[in-house]
Amino acid sequence: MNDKRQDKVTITEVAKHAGVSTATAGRVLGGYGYSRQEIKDKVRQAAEELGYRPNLLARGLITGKTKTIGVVAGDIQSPFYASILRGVADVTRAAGFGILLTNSDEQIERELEAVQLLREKQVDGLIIAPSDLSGSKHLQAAVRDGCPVVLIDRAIKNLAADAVCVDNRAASRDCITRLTEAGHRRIGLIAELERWEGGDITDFLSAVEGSALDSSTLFPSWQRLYGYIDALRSAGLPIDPDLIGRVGVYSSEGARKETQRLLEWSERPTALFTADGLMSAAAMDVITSLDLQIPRDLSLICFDDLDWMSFIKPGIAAVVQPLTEMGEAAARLMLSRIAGDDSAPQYLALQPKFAARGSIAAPLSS
Amino acid sequence: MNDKRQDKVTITEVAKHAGVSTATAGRVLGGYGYSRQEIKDKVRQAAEELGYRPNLLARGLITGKTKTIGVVAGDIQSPFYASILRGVADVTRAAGFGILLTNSDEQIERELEAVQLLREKQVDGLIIAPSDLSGSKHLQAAVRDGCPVVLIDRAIKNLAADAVCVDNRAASRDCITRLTEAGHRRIGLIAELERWEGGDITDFLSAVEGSALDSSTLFPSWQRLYGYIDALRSAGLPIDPDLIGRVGVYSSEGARKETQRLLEWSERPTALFTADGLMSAAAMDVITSLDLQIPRDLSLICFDDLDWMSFIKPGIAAVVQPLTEMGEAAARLMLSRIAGDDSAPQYLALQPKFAARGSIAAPLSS
DNA sequence: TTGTATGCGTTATCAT
DNA sequence: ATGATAACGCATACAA
Repeated sequence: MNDKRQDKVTITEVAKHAGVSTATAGRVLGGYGYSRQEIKDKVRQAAEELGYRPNLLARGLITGKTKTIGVVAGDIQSPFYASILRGVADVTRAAGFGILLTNSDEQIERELEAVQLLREKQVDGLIIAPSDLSGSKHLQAAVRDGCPVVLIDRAIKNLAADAVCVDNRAASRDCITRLTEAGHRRIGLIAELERWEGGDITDFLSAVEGSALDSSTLFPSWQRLYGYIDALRSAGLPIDPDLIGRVGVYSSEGARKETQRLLEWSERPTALFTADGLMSAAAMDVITSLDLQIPRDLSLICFDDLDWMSFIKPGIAAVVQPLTEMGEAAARLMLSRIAGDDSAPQYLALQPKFAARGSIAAPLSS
Repeated sequence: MNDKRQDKVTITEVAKHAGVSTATAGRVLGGYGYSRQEIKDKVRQAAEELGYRPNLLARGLITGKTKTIGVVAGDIQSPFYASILRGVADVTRAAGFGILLTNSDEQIERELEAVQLLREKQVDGLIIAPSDLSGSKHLQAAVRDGCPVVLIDRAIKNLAADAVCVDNRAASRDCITRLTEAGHRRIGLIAELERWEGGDITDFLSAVEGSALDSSTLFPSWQRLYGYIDALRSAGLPIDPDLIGRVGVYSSEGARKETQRLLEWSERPTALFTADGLMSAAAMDVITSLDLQIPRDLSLICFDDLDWMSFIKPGIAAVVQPLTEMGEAAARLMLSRIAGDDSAPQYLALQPKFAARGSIAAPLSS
């Protein structure tokens, strides 16, 4: 009852027990260096008997590798990050790596703390959904120090790091085009659209007009707005800023308010496009409480496929992001960087699938 | 461009730069021991200038504490574990701890590997949703070695570890009672009910009859079945084994099949109780595809509150598990164990809330 | 209050 | 192929 301390079985004890040096014991147990089969057996048996367990801290201290990668997610509670993390975990686990997880809640201060902690814990690399797409001295520092960084879901302008994203602009454009082709001329958008360094929606519209905008380093919801604009322009339709529901924060309440504004409007849109899962759930809530029939009264397409979209009333058409695949791709990139690959940073833009369902119809008036 | 190695700034360099010994530098940077303000400033400035970052591996190696806790979840992709993990992460982060995450997919072999890896990485404690409630030598070993273990969602018979669970039996009994009080006499159950060491459903029914069954060390779905039986017995209703949809595995497909069996039956139940989120989604899928109206054709109560249950048709009544709170409680228990609390193991049974919604009505025939 | 010396458990560098 | 011994970066007992 007194020996409930740590497992004090060290490699020295095993060596003593097996009658060899610690160096030899280390070689067979650690799987480096050479040794006779006879010795191997003896050492392994001693280790077994004593219940030896390697101390990965000590190993990491000397090798400089921890076989651990740090992950900074926005909020692991959201299906979005949960799925990505699952992909990361599967690939890293298969390679014998552990993952050290933190949530940033999309706040840069939290991200800074997280990255600092992870780096102090000597992770071999950082997979991160960055909260800020401009400054990020901490990520620059990581890259400079040789700590591999893989960005997820969004890219940073001048950072020499891999990024695994989704082609938000194209996917969004595709959705809106489906709606215009169905005959819709007034299509509402509900999107987060929190911060854009260039200003407000009007500024964004002009910037897009001037086409001097790199969509790959925008936050996803802005990329989706970009695709919305693309599609309307291709269809020769005007862009009514009042149809753009800018929620401004990532909140259900805000999304509900914006949806209400659009749908209770006398000139309400005949179709709606929601730019992410949270917005979709909030919008759906408003739609059912207003007793609007989909697709008779309103066509609907959602970005992100939530489970209820397949079994609710007529089915809700959705953009299916390859989330687990994103995580897997990010992890694979990370592993190859850790393995020494120092080729140019890769920007991976995965293509989402489209789940066509019964929520799209021609507008009533037409 | 050649110095892209690790951050080789060690405490020795800082000490040299500040003109003090490594011990002194360590004292001010590590925040232990005493030192003059003048020295402190000098050391801190040197650290700042050199961009010093403590190596937590080295610290952990000597202190025996890593300020990291290992978490073994079933599947982080499920909302259930994602929410719990969020709670764990919040509490541990506030205390300066990191979390090392693994998925077991509820497989004991995976769990074994995970626990081994985590312990080799010298985590200060283990928060785990155990895949096996009987043997678990690995957890016994952890406890014996003084590595705190906190169980989550289910408890293990003879393990001296804390456990944070939910009172599944009571919550389930409460749901079924609501249905019987609404006039239902034939209530279907859709549940995983994978393994029970005592045998099959019939054996379970006899065991419950004999009341020689400790419900706290059953898997949740069996506890929920227990509550189902409790409620029917209290109401003086017979228990028809054919109404118990034992899916046997944790799969949507299986759940759909069982739901279909129940609902396409000539003597189909007038009410349904689904025992977890996956079962609920699958059941809902079948219900809509059979075009059954809730609550006219069927009353429904679900264990676990998914987002669509609040905005779908009439609203689906649900048991709301305090998931984040479970994670927080588990983390708090863990922190106090790590801090040295060696009082008797605690079994925490949190009470879920009930979200009353429009999915309950009197049966048509009555 | 500060410095010296030693050790944490492992891998790495030499000899042999 | 094996063994002594020196690192790794930090904390800590003890001396000063």
